[in-house]
Amino acid sequence: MNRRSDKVTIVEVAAEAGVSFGTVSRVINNDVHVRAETRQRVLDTMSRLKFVANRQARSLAGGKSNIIGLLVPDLGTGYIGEIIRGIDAELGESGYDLMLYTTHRKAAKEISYITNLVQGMVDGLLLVLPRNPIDYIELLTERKFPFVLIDHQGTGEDCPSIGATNWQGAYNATNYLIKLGHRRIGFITGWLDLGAAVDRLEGFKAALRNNRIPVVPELIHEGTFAQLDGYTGALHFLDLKKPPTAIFASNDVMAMAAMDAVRERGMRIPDDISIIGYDDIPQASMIRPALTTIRQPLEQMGRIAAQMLFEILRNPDHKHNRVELPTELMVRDSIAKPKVKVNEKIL
Amino acid sequence: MNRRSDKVTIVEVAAEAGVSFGTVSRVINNDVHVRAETRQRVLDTMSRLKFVANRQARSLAGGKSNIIGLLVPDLGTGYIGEIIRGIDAELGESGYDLMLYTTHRKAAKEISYITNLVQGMVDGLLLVLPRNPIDYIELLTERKFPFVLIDHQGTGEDCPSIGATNWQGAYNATNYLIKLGHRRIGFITGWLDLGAAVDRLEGFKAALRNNRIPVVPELIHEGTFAQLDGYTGALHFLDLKKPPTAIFASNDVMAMAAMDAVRERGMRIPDDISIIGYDDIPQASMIRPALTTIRQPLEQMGRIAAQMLFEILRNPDHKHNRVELPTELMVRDSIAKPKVKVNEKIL
DNA sequence: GTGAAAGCGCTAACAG
DNA sequence: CTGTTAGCGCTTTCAC
Repeated sequence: MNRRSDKVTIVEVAAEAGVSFGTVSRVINNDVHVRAETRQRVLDTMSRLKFVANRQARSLAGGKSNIIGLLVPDLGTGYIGEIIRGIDAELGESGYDLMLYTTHRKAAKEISYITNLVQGMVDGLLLVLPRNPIDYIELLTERKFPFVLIDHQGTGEDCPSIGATNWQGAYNATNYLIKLGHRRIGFITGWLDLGAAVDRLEGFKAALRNNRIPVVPELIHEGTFAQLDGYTGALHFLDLKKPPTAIFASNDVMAMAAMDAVRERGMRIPDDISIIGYDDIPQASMIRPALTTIRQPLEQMGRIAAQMLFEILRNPDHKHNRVELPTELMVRDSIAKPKVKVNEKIL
Repeated sequence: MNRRSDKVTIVEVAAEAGVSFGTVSRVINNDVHVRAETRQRVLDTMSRLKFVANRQARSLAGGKSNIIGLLVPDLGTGYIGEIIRGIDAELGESGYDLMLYTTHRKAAKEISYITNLVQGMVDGLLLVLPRNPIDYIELLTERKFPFVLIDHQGTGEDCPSIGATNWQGAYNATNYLIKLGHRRIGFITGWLDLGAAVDRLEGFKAALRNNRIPVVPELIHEGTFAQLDGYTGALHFLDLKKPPTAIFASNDVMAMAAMDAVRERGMRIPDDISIIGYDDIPQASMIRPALTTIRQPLEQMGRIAAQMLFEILRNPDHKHNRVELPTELMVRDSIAKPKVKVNEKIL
């Protein structure tokens, strides 16, 4: 509202309640130094006048905005939605509001947002899947600006971050495929500048090695977590002289695209080829065949990130390091035992 | 940052540039009354000092926040994500930031957010799929508070809103099914308190009537746009003495759930039964069989809503009414001609 | 063109 | 416990 006329301020409330506006301020801020009776009287006139404290003024005077900034790369997939749902749940009663910034994976945008935000707009920052945190984590840390990294391991130094056991998740999934009899598994990586993507790849390789299966380059397709990479990756594998019997995509979005590619070639899932994803986004269980995947507790990650941030906000000296949540293999319908050897010759 | 010490204000910039801080303010606000040379000098020192104007102070003094509020029911489905993507695209260069509020479909939360927001926190409001706008549209209108309704037709009065041609979309889709030979079509409605849901139902009925097909109550299942309704609705139809040959769900989420139900009964899509959705969320084309659906231009709706809001913000007297975007039938793989009559007896 | 001064609505000392 | 008094960083008159 620009019409100041119809805005009720603490001065009006004070006059109406017969106290000084300082007292009203105390009531607003739950200051103990107010007599119960006085407090009640102020509270009453506040609700009678439909008083709502002006956020900008509070933050200008008090030095904090009660807003937390949320930087996300995108909102396209359910992935981010799940995380936000978790954050939102924690936010509910906290009194903080959420400012949303989508970077569209532009590192430049990311930095410019952050430098601005840090200048007083928000009290803390939640960074989902940041692209180049190295560029500003130093800035943030040095200024003691509260922040939590979500699904990113930070820059080596310990900074508050939350993620899942990427290495272990990929390792388990690969092991599962191997136990089923798969020996040639095509792996589509995520964006390898992201630690999570590297960890998944390493978990995959480790499982192969532990089972004395050679790691062959032609079975590793470098992707970026984007849908298209799943598609082209799958086609690449299918065009191989000796195609894999299973495809392991580093996220569900790519796995689903791989499914499309496979089907376009007239092959069936999982009869002709098995496919496994990573994340367990909501769609994973909705598509047919339901996608076997590694579940990351995204909603929980959001929740915990918010909790961590609140804790830091409450106690700036509180030291938080990385939190890793366990992943879980969700066995569904996109995986089967590999076809018998005989067929290999035919292909 | 709570550490005021390391914040550079316009006072510092002024001192450094050798002008009064009023002049710096003019530069920031692109006031013409500044000599080009002076402006440049100020600009230079601003960037040298890495000055960033404090939003709260500007808004407190200037009476506007440069923030627009976005109220959404949820972030679960791609539906909202698409809309936000559109809003976000428009927001990009506008200088406005986005404050996100999720109501989780709680009308109470909706109202409390709005009353708060209207008190100066944001300059304008974008309301996606509001639940009970009638409760506050009056408040908003009377205060001349800028807002735009997205995917909601408002309350009869003309208020700025954007949506799609729901009636026509449902009509066309139904017609398409009928032309294919379907006579018994099960319709799962959306939440009928929403005009969009009613319009789709009416479009459906109108198409039946125009083709002299009776509208039978047992073929209309009342839902709420939630996933579960698609599931139970489909089961309800399947349990009918004479099940429909096609199911028309009022949104894609319910259509996908209906698919699950159908498959659990061991029936194939579209061979045994056809399914059509509404919205064309990203998943619709990703699932198998790809879902035939009515495309709502969600991203565009978001864009236009933002444009409308900016226009109102720029010129408060600008009168905007409802904008309706055309829908489009996306023919994919979940629809086929009905099975021959003979089978009907068997069921 | 530019400086000076008066707030915006509130928090946070500091008195009493 | 409560009133009073400075600002928070900026926009906006109003002078000159």
